[in-house]
Amino acid sequence: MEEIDPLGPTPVYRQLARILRERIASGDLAPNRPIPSEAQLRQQYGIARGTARRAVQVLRDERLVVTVTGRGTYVRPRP
Amino acid sequence: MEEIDPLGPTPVYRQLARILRERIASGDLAPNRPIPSEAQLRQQYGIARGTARRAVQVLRDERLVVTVTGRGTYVRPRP
DNA sequence: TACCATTTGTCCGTATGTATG
DNA sequence: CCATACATACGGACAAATGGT
Repeated sequence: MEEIDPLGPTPVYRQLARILRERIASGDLAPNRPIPSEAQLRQQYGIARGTARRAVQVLRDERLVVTVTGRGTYVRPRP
Repeated sequence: MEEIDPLGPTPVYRQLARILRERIASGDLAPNRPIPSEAQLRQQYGIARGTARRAVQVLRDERLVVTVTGRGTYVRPRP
């Protein structure tokens, strides 16, 4: 799994956003399927939940995912 | 029918409580008559049952309705 | 009596939303 | 950025109560 460098010049949340973006582009995270929950991202990448949220927020702003309260965040199908 | 905005700053259960309060005030929901069941509220407003329950709880706290287990929740007559 | 459908009561697990150090 | 806490919301499961068959 792609690693995150907490030191490097790029903010962690941006690194995670890029990783998730690539996982979506590659089909690893498929349309209409949920991406890992914030808790899972936290565990899998060794980051704080707030940082995971921020990364997901980036993808929301890019319209790559849609979030449903109480359910999760899903990969948006291509129109 | 009045809509609920799952986003917006006001919690869904409060929005539903306000809607039901207005339906009672307008007479749409009449004294000694049942309000929609939790299952009906769930369907009609597209929310979870727990959220519907919470809205009804608000009205109970305001003494606007009375709930009978196994029967339903009824609009309280004005004293 | 024994079911049965409906409704409310309760509990659990999971996830997101927000706020504070 | 991290850590914590609490609120809000969804979904499922089962129990208790009610009224009818």
